[in-house]
Amino acid sequence: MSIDWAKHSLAVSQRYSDSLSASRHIRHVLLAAITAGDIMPGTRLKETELGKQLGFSRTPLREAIAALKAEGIIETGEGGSLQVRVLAYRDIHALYEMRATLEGMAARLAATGASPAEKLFINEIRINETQLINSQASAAALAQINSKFHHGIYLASHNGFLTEALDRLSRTMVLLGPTAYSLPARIQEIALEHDSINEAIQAGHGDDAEVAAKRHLRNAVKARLQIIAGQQRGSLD
Amino acid sequence: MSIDWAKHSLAVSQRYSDSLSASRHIRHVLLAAITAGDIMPGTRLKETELGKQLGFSRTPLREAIAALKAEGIIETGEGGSLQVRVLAYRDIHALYEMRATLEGMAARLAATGASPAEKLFINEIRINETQLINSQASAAALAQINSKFHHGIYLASHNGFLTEALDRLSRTMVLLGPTAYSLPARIQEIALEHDSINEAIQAGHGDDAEVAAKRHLRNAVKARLQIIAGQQRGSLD
DNA sequence: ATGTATACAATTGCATACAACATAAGGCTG
DNA sequence: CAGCCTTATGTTGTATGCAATTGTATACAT
Repeated sequence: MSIDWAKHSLAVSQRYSDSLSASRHIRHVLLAAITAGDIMPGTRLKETELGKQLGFSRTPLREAIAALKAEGIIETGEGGSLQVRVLAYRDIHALYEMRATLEGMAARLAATGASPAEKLFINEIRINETQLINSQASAAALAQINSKFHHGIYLASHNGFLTEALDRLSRTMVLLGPTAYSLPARIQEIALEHDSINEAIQAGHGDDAEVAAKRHLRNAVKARLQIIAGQQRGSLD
Repeated sequence: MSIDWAKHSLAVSQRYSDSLSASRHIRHVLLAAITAGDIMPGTRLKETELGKQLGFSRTPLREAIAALKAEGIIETGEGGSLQVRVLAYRDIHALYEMRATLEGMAARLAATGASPAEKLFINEIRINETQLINSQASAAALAQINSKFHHGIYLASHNGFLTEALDRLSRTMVLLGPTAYSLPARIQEIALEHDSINEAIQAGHGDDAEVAAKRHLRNAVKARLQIIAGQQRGSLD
């Protein structure tokens, strides 16, 4: 059975007003498909087949894949075959450990160096998130506003390399599957933790912001382990 | 006038025993040329010309460039033209700020989690460095052993994402030009700072290792600013 | 029946050819 | 003479075709 590429392709076209080159377009489509869970880690990707399905030749497709390989989203398996990267169990810890440090750094920098406008922007996203939670929004909608909240902090850090590194980690995280918003109990906790971070940033307390962000990520990895435990099935299927 | 590609190409071939695909080979050659200063930031790269000089067709060349673009080493300028990335002044601060955090994290993790063999390995590199300094080795040789010392710590952190992020930052740093080893006065300081880091790691003191690593990078950015100030010429040439 | 060798199919890697676009120069017109 | 339009040239983007390597299946020998 095949994947609905048209859906992702259309979304990307609209998002960027058709202004992307084929290779960049394909890169976003592949990322969207992986994020949506249409392509699971470990899936083998065949260039000829993918090119035919996406409606492009192999050349731009291979360039998109080269970029995704450089990012660690796609890897070359046995005999040079292509597959979506499979994260090992210890990779999960390493990933969250890394994010905890970087999110802590971003929160600290945002608290100490964000402009008034940036602080207002972050606070507004936070208010928006509360409204969405209270209105029982979907997990996808909550994940999106969550992403906005964090990204707002990245930008307020005024460090382009930090922002890029965190964005890259976020893209790698989609390899882990469903977000923590599939756990109802976790949603309220997230709201409280975001509040702590936001308040420290608004108050300009760098230390507090860093600590709050690190605590947020410690709890996040705990939730992630819970999700993984829930997904555990026998090793035979 | 043209660049001596053969030198870099040969070095890469020997380093990897000719076992790389053309695109990976080209990627390493380009990085080597940038590191050596043969290609300066802002230089425009023309695919046809480069391909002819390197002896490969444009297809693998473009794949290598796609990977380097994803890493932020090459950027697309006006009208889709390619050029080596030019770092702005504030990028330098952001880069070192980022490295300070990550090196601190790596040193802490190495201190608390490195295996006995890894600690011995790091210590051995440190001894080697001292010998090189005492024998008045070249700046290139010192830069190389310095790179080994830091990389050894990255590996001892047992966090693949951290290692990769730091390697990536190191590759970006080559865009800044000559290393701090061109400053004779800095060499002794570096040795002392490395000693502090190494001792904290050997003793298993995570806090001390992190502090020492961060201090090392604060001093490194200071030295870097000194180099930049030395390179300052009138804006007219 | 199992292990191995060989042949075939499939897939990736590379090169060449073509199309679209941007740039710059030269001529034409006001 | 100046400004704009046209055209020519060069560069990037995409498609197709070929070569080489790898995986697999089948047949044969032990």
